[in-house]
This record gives sequence, C-alpha cells and structure tokens, in this order.
Amino acid sequence: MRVISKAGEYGLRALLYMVSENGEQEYVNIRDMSEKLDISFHFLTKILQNLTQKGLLRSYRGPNGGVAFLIPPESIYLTDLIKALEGDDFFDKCLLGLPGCGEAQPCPMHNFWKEIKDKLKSEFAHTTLADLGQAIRKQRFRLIP
Amino acid sequence: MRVISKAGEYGLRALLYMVSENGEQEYVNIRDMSEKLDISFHFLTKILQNLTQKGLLRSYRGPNGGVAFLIPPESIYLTDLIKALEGDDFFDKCLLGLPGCGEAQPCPMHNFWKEIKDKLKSEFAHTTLADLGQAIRKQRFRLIP
DNA sequence: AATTTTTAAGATAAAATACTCCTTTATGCA
DNA sequence: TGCATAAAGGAGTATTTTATCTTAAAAATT
Repeated sequence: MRVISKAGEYGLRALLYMVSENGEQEYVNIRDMSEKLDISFHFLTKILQNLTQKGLLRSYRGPNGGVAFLIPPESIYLTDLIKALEGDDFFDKCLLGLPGCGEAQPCPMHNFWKEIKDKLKSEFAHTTLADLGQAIRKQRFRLIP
Repeated sequence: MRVISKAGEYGLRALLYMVSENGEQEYVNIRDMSEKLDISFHFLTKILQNLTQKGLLRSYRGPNGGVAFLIPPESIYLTDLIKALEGDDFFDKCLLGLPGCGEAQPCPMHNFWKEIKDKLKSEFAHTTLADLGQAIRKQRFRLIP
C-alpha cells in the first residue's frame, strides 16, 4: 500500500531536512541536499520547483542560492503539503476503487473508509512541518540514510 | 491516494460480481464478466489466473467453463484477498516512506499510522467477500457501470 | 565583462504498471 | 473424431511514473 508517491516522499523528506537539519542559513542548496539525502539531484529539483511554483518555497539562483521556505514551516500543514505534492484529490478516492462510489451512492466500504480518511485528514490538518521536524529532532530520527 | 492498484480493483470487483450478481451457476464466464464490468478481457484473465494459482478460485476450461470459488466467499477474508492481489507487504509500509522507519526506529508518524493501519487490518480481517456482497445487495450498489 | 554557481526547463531514458495478443491445453458436443 | 469454446501461459505493447541528461538563464563574485 504505497500511500505517497516517490516524488511525494522525496519532497517531504527534503522539506524535513530543511526544517530539522539545516541551520539558520536562508537558502538551502539543492545539490547539497540531494547528496545528503541520496536523491537524484535533477529529480529533486523538479519536485522542489513544483513547490516553489505552488508558493510554499522561494528560490534564489547564483552562488549561495537554493530554496527556502516562503511560508514558515510552523504554518505549513501536512494537508496542504501533501495536496501540493500529490494532487488535490488525494483524500477523495474510494478504497475499493469502485466506479460511481461517492456520497450519493456509497460502496459497502465507503463509510468505514471515510472514517479512516477523516482521521488521517484531521491529523494532517493539525500537524505542521515544524511539528514533524521537532519530533524528528526529539526522537533523533535519522533523515539521512 | 491510490490504495489499491488497478489490477487489485478489477480483481475485487470481479469477485464481488461473482458473489452478488451471479446466480447459482458454478463457473462464471470470464469474457462475460469482463464485458459486464467493462474490464479488458485479457487483463481480467491474468488477474483471475493469479487468484486461481493462489488457491482462491478454481477454473474450468471448455464450453460453460469459467472461474468459480474454491474457497466459499464466506471464508474469504479481505486481508487474504488483498494480500493475494496486492502482495504480502501491503500493510507494512511507512506512511511517509522514510528510509529506515520501523519498530526499531519509528518515524514521527509511525505510531499514528500504525494505529490507522491496525484499524484497516482488523476491519479487513473480519469482513469477508460474502459480507461485502450482502452489503452490495442490501444497498443496491451497482457494480456494473 | 568574465566566471562561477545555481535554478529553470525540456528532452530523453529506464522502470513499473497497465493492458493486449497469440498459442497451447482442456473440455463439451455433434 | 472433429470442431467449437474457454481458460492457461507466455510474450509483446502502451502508458505512467521515476529518474537522468542537456542546455539555457539568472544572479553573485571577481
């Protein structure tokens, strides 16, 4: 059960790196990050470009350039991040993939799945990137393989 | 958030069709099913072949042949079906896809996600194909597009 | 202005997933 | 026995996702 795509994972991991591992320098170098996290530089570039276009990050070229948060990580909620990375319909899929399943004609698993999705949604809706970063530091979770 | 692959969806839908739409005839014709459910015949064949090999279905060639349940749908639990369709590691993935996340070194979302997975698991572990079929009949859910 | 460092963008390649086709084998029926 | 039917099995194609390469453009340093 892959919940989040590779691209989504990499994006999330990079932002967590920016939040938790990086000091207070504004712009984080993408090449550097790609090497530390062992993610293809060009692929990561694409993913972060997307987040820049969607207004979560800002970027700066030239020496000492890179990407930085446009919105402070304290106000980046996972819901928004996941939607930016995975698409807006992330939370709207039928568990069984049954055609026509929805509120109007719920499949046998619809309500059960809705409950679970709602839980996931609300967890994502009130945890921020900063929260995750803090937890990572606290638990000493190694982001870097 | 695609939880189940296309192949998994088709397989599940076909079995639900067999449970709920089909009369009491033993073998269900795959071509017929593929047309009714609007799934590619060849693709569906592959999927059901897999279930036959895994011992959930049996098949019969020749006129009036098709596939039938080897195990009665009353004792096919979703856990087993999903594992057969999607692979045994279905319930073992990290939500954030963080490398190294596990019981030994849980990521910040690990316990939260474990809870949700456990809920899903236990729901799947005690609902059978027959249960779903019954619900479909009761709710008059249309399997056929 | 030239050089360096970095993002931006588009084209291409590899891998995974989704889907198709064709031949073989088993079965039923005339 | 011969023909039609239906699944099994193997190989092949297409599409999507993931990843890489190549070139261009922007910005800072010298």
